[in-house]
Amino acid sequence: MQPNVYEANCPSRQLLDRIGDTWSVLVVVTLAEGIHRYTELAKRIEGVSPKMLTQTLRGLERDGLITRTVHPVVPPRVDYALTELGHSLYALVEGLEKWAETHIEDVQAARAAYDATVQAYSAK
Amino acid sequence: MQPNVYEANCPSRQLLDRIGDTWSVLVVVTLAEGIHRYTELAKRIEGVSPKMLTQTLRGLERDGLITRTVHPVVPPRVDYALTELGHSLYALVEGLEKWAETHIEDVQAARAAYDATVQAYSAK
DNA sequence: CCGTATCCTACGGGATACTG
DNA sequence: CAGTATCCCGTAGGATACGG
Repeated sequence: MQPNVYEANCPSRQLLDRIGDTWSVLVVVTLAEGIHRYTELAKRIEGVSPKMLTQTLRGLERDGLITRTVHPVVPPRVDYALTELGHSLYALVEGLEKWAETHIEDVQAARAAYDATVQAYSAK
Repeated sequence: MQPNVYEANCPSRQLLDRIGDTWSVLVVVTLAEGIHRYTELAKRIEGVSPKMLTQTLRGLERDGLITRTVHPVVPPRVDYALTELGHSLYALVEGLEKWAETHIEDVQAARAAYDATVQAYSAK
């Protein structure tokens, strides 16, 4: 018997929520390259608002996927880094990238075929 | 160099959108068990509205992940099944489930620790 | 520099009623 | 049975201004 993915609070679903969150994934990918400061992340991840960046970072920190280190200096300096758990999650994301690269052409071909068919029907 | 996940239209991002879509994942998981009719899916996937179910099915069909077979009988009968591509995607989802099961305890422990800390601060 | 606080809008998606 | 069509609402999240 499978884990019950039909229930919203099962582990798989919680993971899916994370993976499905674009900003979370982007942060993880960026931090996989190494430690980054808040502003570096903001600059690197184009289009993210301070609100969403903070929210995302807090969520990842809460889940034990990243660490947040405050250096008590002026001006303030805050470093974010992937934990071991975070790295293992990143491995998953790499797996997704691999799949996407391998199969994206099939998907695009399918879309083209599908759209052509639909258009054929609506055109007649 | 990594694929540029920072661009919204890169393959990885398109896959992420699918994986992040709860209904799509549930449909794929359900169809992994075998062919299902529309109503069967609706019943199996609790809480899904006809609108979302149809929308999800169309999207998956367009991407070549499932097939839709209409039997010209009365009353109508429509079968949905996973394609080969769909099965390979399901393999990915199984990988996610595996990760979730393996690491969920770490995540929950991290959350508990984080919440305890936050509460300690706001309580003082 | 590293965030919070506030406002505001678009739109995802639920509920429902209806049709071929 | 297998969907469409319509209405409607909550809320995710963008923009912005400000604070420690």
